[in-house]
Amino acid sequence: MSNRRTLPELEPDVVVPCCPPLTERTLTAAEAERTAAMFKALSDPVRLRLFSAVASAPSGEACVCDISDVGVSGPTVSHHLKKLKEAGLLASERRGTWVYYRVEPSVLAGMGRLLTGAGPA
Amino acid sequence: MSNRRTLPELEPDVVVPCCPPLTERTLTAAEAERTAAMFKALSDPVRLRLFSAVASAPSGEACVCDISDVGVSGPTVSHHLKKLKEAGLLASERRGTWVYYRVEPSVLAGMGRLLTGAGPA
DNA sequence: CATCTATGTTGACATACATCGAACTAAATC
DNA sequence: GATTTAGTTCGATGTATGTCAACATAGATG
Repeated sequence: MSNRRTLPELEPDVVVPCCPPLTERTLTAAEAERTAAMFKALSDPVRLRLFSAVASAPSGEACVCDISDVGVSGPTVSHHLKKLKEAGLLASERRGTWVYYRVEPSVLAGMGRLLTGAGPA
Repeated sequence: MSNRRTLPELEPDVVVPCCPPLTERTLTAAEAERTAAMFKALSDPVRLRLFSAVASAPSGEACVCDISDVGVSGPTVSHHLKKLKEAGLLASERRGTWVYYRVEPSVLAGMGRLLTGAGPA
């Protein structure tokens, strides 16, 4: 559910092509703000474990019940997954009883490019 | 100031080859702790601008006086540079009046590999 | 040595954030 | 419709953190 009607085919779908590689030049304040937000989403150990659990899932997605064993309470897991979603790193979908999370495509490559200056493909 | 006596030659000196790519498997708690610390160092806008200023310096290094124009006070700049140093992302050296910062080699490639699974070289 | 400039350290303060328990919603099942 | 299971939202709380002013240190220079 989003603005998928009027716009013909201008859906970027990518969250990351926001900012130049860190090695290119000094980031502007706005660029730094956006880039820092993505790093911040991965700056918590619990969030990082949740993210890697989803990112490494063979099927490309994982339900919350499969990744909840990270040593914190249920509400805290939910809180962190929400943060990752807000940062544009994860997407979620409810199917019946369970809610499935998957990594937003191009996020990993995009952030990698931020660091290395030029990524794979 | 650390455990630098007993251990013979196990000094890694590299901060990054610590953890597997996020897509490989769910990180352990310890791996997540170390990895998150690096992302956290880049999770602040001011720190990110300082880092990119150093990382994009043509000579490979920059003195504090050249990168201090990030909208915060001197002490705050110092504070953030210290954090980046503690995280192993920057190194500093005093030469005469000025202090020069440079990016710790292999940091960018290492973090990139963390995200993309396989990096340049 | 006095002084000026370039950085760093300390202490204080306000805000952000991770965490949990309790209460809530959604779907399945009895 | 009552109950159970999966997940989220809310409110409270303790801790971490970004920020600055004041003070301290390091070199250079008069």
